Formats: sequence, structure tokens, C-alpha cells
Amino acid sequence: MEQGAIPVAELEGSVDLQSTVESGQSYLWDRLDGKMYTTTAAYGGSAWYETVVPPIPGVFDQQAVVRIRQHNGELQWESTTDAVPIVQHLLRLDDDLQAIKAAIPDDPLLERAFEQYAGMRLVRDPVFPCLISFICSAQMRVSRIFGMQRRLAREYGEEIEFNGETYHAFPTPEQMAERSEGELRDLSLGYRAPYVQKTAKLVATGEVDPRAALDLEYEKAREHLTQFVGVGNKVADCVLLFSLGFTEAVPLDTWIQTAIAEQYPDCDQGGYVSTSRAIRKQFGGQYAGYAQTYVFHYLRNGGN
DNA sequence: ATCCAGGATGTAT
DNA sequence: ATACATCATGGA
Repeated sequence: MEQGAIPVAELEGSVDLQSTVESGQSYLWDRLDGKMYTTTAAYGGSAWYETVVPPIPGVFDQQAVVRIRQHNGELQWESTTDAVPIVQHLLRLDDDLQAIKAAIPDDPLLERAFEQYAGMRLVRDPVFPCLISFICSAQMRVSRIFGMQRRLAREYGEEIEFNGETYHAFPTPEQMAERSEGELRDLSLGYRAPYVQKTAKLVATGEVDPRAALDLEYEKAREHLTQFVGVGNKVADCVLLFSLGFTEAVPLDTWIQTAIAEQYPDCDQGGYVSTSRAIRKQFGGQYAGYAQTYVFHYLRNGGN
């Protein structure tokens, strides 16, 4: 086991680990005390979170088990390898939150959200697990989405021993594609089962490469991802924002739709594409997705 | 019991 | 392009 600590107190805009991994951006981290997504209010503790990361192109070419907690002004980590570049990548520690906040319009709602959850960062999830978890997110509560991903890993993912315990990697596209729709339904995926199965097959066979979106302009990238089954504009935006680094993407979920209706009525343009353009502009363009994520978390926890 | 949850799809207009 | 019903599951 390797271990270490990343000092974060002096990072631009600092870090709020709990808000980052428990704000419904990622469903791939597990809280060691078993209370992931159960405490909606600010927890403020220093619980350990853990995940199994698949190989990350350009960062680390093998899978790794990573455990982290925020404690005494540090991100303390334990891992099967040097986790510093991995954690920096997954939690976007290179983002300058001060500059990002400055690039987002001064707006009462945004001000409240950014103050309430100062230090929350966007995540950079591995793309296939991100794709599957947001396909599962359709008409589903946040706590259940997390449970579905954990069950997929436990049932179908490779077992990995670390620190005397057994972890489960998220199933690879190949492993997921081998499962039948019926097997996935048995895991309580409901009508999402065929979506997951067919999308896994599209990835496994190489028929559609999610990472090909990286070479496209934002709206073209979103269209590219909707080739997957169970992926419409909203889920595509989530994958663009929470995995592929399109910080301008603003997923129009029910919470944001409500916020638009109540606070930015001029942005309601009827359809997804034009409303997306309007709210993206309203939220400052390049980092509009950051604003979206703060607003989502803020509203979901009772803000208004 | 009835409603609803980070929506997407197929079909009809 | 837009409107509509339909799609499973489980917790409140």
C-alpha cells in the first residue's frame, strides 16, 4: 500500500471533498461509514471515500484502488499506487475555483450556492462508468442511483484485494455487454436494463466511442453521445460535464428546469437545445456547468 | 394507496 | 420540431 497527503488549504478556492463526491455528480465513490447519500445536510466530517479507478488514458495505465479523506487541511490518500495524479485528475484539483467563480455572473442564486458549498469541484469520472450511471439516473432518486452502481460492481465487476479487503471494479464495457437484459432487470434496473445492455455493447464493439466526443465542438459532442441507447440530451450533458471536461455543459434536469421557470423565465425557450443555449449564456458560458452543479446541489438541499 | 424520482423512447401530429 | 403515453422500481 502507498499513502500520502495532498495539501489543499492553499489550493485556489480550496476543496470540499464531501460536497464534491456527494452532490450527485458521481456515483462511483463509496463512503466507508456506509452513509453515502444518506446525510443530505452538510456533514463536515472527514469520512474516508473509496473507489476503484479503471486505467485513465494519459494518467495511469492500470486500474487502481484509491481511498481518500479530507482531514487537517489535506487530502489524505491510500492506494495501490501513487494516487496523487489520479486524485488530481478525478477531482479536477487543477481547476482555479477563484477564476471560475469570477467568470460566472453575479446572480443572487449563484452567489448563495457558491457560498454555501465553497470548495465543491466538478468531478472527472471515468467515461464508461459515468455513462452507465447516468443512463440509470433516469427517473431515479440520487440515493438509488448510487445503490445501482454499487450493485453492478459487486455482481459483475472484477474483485480486487487491497489492504486486507475485497473491492469491486466497475464492470468493463465487455463484462457489461455479456450480461443479458434479463440479468440486468434482476438487478432492479427496470426499463433501463436494455439501455445499459445495448450501450455497453456499442462501447465494447467499438461501434460508438464515447471519447470521440472529445474532438468535437460542444453541441456536436452532445449529439455524438445521444447515439447510445438511453442517452438523450440531458444524460449526454451529464457525461460531457462530469467525465469529458465540457465545463460549459448544463444538464437540464428537473431541478434546473424548475430554477429556470422560477428565476430565469426568459431562458425557457421550449425545446432542450435552445433552452440550453440560453441558460448556458445566463450562467456565463465556458464554466456554466460549474454554476449548474452548484445550483443543483444547493436546491436539492433545501436552498431557494 | 398514490405519487414521484438528475428522462428516454416510440408514435402520432 | 413538438406533444403524448409508456416504461420498472421502491421509498415516502
